Amino acid sequence: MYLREQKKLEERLRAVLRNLYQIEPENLVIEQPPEIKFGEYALPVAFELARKLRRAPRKIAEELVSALGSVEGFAGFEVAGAGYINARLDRGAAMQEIAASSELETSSEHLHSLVEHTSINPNKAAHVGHLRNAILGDTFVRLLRAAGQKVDVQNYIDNTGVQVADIVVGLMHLEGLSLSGVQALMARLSDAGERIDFYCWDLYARASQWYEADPSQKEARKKIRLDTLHAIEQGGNDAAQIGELISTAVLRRHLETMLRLDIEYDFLPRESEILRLHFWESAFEQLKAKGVLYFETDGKNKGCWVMKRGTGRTGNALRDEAVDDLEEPAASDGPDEDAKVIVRSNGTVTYVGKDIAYHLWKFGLLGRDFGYRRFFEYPDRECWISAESSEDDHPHFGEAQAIYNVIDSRQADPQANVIEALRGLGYSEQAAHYTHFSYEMVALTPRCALELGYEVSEEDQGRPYIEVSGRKGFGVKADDLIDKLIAATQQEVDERHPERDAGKREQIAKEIAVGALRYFMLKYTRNSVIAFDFKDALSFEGETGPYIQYAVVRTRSIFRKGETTPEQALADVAGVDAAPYLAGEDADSIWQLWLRAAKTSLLLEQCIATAEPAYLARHAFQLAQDFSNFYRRHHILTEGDPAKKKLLLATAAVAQRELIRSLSRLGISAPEVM
RNA sequence: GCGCCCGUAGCUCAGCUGGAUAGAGCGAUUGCCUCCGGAGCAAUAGGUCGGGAGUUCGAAUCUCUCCGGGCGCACCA
Repeated sequence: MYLREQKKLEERLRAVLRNLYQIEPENLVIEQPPEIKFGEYALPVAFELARKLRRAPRKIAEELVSALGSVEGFAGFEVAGAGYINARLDRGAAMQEIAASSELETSSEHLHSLVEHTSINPNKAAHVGHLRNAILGDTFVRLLRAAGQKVDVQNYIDNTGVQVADIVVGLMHLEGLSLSGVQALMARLSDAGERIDFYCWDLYARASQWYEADPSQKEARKKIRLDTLHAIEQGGNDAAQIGELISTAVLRRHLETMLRLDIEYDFLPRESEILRLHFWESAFEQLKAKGVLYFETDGKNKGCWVMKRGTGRTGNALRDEAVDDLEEPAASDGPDEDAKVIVRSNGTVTYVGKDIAYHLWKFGLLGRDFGYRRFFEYPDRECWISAESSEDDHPHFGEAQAIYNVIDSRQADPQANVIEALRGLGYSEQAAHYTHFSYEMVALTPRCALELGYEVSEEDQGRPYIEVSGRKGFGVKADDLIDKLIAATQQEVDERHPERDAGKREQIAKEIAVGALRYFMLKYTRNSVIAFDFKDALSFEGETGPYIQYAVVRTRSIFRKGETTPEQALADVAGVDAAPYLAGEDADSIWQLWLRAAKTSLLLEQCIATAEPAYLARHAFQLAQDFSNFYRRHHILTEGDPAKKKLLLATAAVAQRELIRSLSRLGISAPEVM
């Protein structure tokens, strides 16, 4: 509603500007006034015109107001301050429209998008940082789907990299296990109900330390590491099989962990298939043919295939389509030492090279495809994994029009390299729809680190936060955090609802725990580092998920006691002349709620345009705040005036509708009771 | 050396394409359950928006510069 009226207002204003001044502004700013008493829209356009027309802004504003005349849906326009034009909606009519229109207003393109998120190395348990990644990614997927896009969700699995190699080294050289020994170990862990990813968490830290532990052995151990890595890449040996066993088991655990937060995937592309299906060879041909790569014959990169780096573009810009190719820097003499190595002098491909091939595949530009095999069952969908050959009835992924890579900000450079390569190949359309959905890391506060029993140096204690490290085994495991949250919510629920059966209480506790965790990860904007602390994460009061869920629970309670339904309440308000109840000081708390509810579509659009889910999280919270405020001031069920009572019930209904809608896009459920 | 991010209330953070008295949560102080669930509501205190300069009718927001903090700039993945 809000968005539609805004567009109507904008069109009308443009017509007026054309008629009056023959002006066609590129973008017309329409703001939301700071206070509700100023109306619903504010237009600072007169200030802009003042300069061009060399006249007082207030005069211009007055002229515009009289030219605007009356617009359907609007109660009127007025000049305020030094030259603002404030627009007021016809509250009664707007209310009716909001009550009646439950569908979504959306103007964004209906693209086929691909979102990659999670992508944890399958060699250890997921930690809080991975949770931020997965929650951001999953939420964004929900936003795109809400806007009508077809979205594939991918979780990239680096199952042949050094991190998996480190675990294999740990198993073979620290634990002295053979392939059968590893199989026995896995069976033992499974029987004991122990989480293999937790086992690997410790082993990975030990292995990482082992490399450095003995200076005299350092070189030899580094060689073991490298040999193991190569063996895994090669395949067809024990190391590779151990790597496959462990990484697959850990991957399964990651999927289980994420499923606890209602996070699902469609496809798990693995590096092993990128290698064995020769994705790189195809990419290499293209890159050479288009001159994106060239063979360096001199300097430090002699014997490598390299790519020149971008000219001033940042991988951080969401869509730098506006950046047209500037002229090439003058070809100076000698080798470009700053070029990015893609193929090493020994003929092997770097990570960026493989990533270029993978991203060509994502856009359907590679000319090769993965094989597909079933891997994991969700209640309502299947998750597929890459394979060298396909099962019957397999789906097909890739060929997306737009892609989003949820990857932390430290990888901005390699991401920019891939975009650069796409552009170099002439795929500028695809490059423009390539978004590095970047976010800052989750670190621990020194206090949190101490609580967990880690040693914290004097220097670190003085810092605002300490980076987690898988190599050191330093961090908060995702499952531990979820367990802790559930324990805390369980206790609350048990106290509040001792009469309910245990299964129901457990269900409610889980929903609240998930709500708390997801909201916690979403309320910070992407480029803010989260300094993690149990105190904040385990909070259920104030700006938290449970606060919002509680608002919904209250609305449910109203309809239960009032023996009606939200749908009925919304239907009943049709035809009621609510205007008298929507004006005046006391009515602002009612109108505020309707207005906010009308803005959900606007927020969705903003979130997608800026790739920032935090805005919707905030919106949901503000909606809950508006409702709590309204709830206190207006006693619905005892209202004596029948017309007003209908309005109040409808207000609760629309609040519930928009709260549930917003929460579901955040991946948070709204329990019946809590 | 080059690039990116951050610096706003005691703490943690919002502040959208420049706009009306700079907001929220937590913490502090103080009120509010004969009334739809207090995981709540209301009020008070608390800010040279890191410093400086510039652009502008107007700057927390844009530009430059300096200070402080973080992260990238491998023939590692």
